[in-house]
Amino acid sequence: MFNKRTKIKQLLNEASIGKETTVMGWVRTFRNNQFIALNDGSTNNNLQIVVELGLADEATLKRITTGASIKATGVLVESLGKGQKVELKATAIEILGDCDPEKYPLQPKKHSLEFLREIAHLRFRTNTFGAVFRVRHALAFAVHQFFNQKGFVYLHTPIITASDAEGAGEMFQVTTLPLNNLPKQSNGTIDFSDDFFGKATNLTVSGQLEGELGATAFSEIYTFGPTFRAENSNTARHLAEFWMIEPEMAFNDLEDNMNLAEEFIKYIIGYALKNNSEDIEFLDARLKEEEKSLPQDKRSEFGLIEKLEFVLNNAFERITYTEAIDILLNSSHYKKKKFKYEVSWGIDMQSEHERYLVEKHFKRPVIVTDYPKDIKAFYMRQNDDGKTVAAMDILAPGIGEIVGGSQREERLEKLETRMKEMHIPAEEMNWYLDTRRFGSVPHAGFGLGFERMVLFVTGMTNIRDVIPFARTPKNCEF
RNA sequence: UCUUCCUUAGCUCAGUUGGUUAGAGCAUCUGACUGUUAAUCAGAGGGUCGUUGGUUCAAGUCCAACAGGGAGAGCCA
Repeated sequence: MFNKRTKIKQLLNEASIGKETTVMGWVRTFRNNQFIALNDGSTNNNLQIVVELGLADEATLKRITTGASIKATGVLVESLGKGQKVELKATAIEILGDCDPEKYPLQPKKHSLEFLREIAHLRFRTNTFGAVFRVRHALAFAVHQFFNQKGFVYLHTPIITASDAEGAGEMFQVTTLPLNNLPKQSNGTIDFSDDFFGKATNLTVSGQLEGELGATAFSEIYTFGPTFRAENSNTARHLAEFWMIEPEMAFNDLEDNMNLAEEFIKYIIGYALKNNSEDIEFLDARLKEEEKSLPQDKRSEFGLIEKLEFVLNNAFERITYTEAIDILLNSSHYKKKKFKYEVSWGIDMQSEHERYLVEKHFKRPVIVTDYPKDIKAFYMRQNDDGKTVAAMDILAPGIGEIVGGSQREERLEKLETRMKEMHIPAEEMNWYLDTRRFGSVPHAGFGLGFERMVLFVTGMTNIRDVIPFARTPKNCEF
């Protein structure tokens, strides 16, 4: 058996002196022809391996280079050096895979995130990305654990869909038709009858509508899967392929929805803080180091860990859209004409408005509810005032909208009227309307962009750095 | 898509009003060193200055287009 080894994380945690062990991993540095810093990805902490004089011949020593993979067997001893408690005194070293140092792009030095993005296939081997993607894993695991504990059913909604009703964004088309010779109908439009599905199809922009079908049977479901938007968005907060978490709950109203969303966010942050403390401490220190080079006014008030603990220990602010507009109108910021975009009841708030509310006024996550119906989707439940819908967005400092949700319109007549007003073809949505025809129930749900959550928890600032292989306009490497 | 900034060695950058042979730190290579911590010390190699075109006696430096990247904005999660 080849894989008889101890992971470095476990070894460092147990620190059982005198134990004979085999480890395998990648060389980070090799100092003084004697000390190997070995990393196997289980933790950012390297295991120091001591190669005593005479253990390996000259040729083998030359092959121990940054990036090479090795197998080392030895005895765990207390370290004589100062940088670590324990180290492995090697009795055998084997090179598993050589790494040409003249060609290997990762050096034992600081690299820019932009450079590492170009070599995304290797960046997992750095401390920063090691920490980021272990935290990403922890958050994903916590998502499932949270909903499982609450009895939600994990429903796999489809990736390919023929529904374009939600209008959440531009869609990627899915077809097997020959693009250089598209079949046309007599009126000139494309004839999809010969396409794979016999109709126009695309990649999903949201699993919500299918989620509602599940919720009206299992009571509570969630989806957690990839989502696709063909928007030409070139920002540090948008991806063409991203992961979204969408719970949907029958017998829940807007307040239940907000409570669940807040509890959920706190749960997964708490999980990562507890189970990935070393990684988050590393990211916290990295951020502090990064900010030293910034001018005083650009530095953030809190460190990463302080920020996460603050979110964990304080209730989110809850205000209505109407109150939010009032706050903006009464702000000195508005009176000094510092907003670029106008403020009035009915506007779709701009980034600058949301940032003001979250970062300047409340200085904490804010849940804004009851938006004007005209700027929200057709399925949101209409309030009695005739002007607003039971929607809620959660705005987070630094990243803006992290959650968008609503109580859904469960009254068939109101829903059909609204769909007609918004020119949504009801005949294609019969399967959706059936939930309102047969045992309709009050229900609610929300969507949370997973990568934005990972940004928030890791303190990274570009969304391309928190997904393994980013898909953005004009960029589909790896 | 818009605004703005950037592109010089493997990486991070300097390069003055356009003017001899384009520099530094790190990395790499060679040598030294057996308790190092992104090791240290000595020496060496490494560049079509993003691409194309233009202005000029002369362009890394000025102008234009294109490509790639960053930050902000729009769209949104």
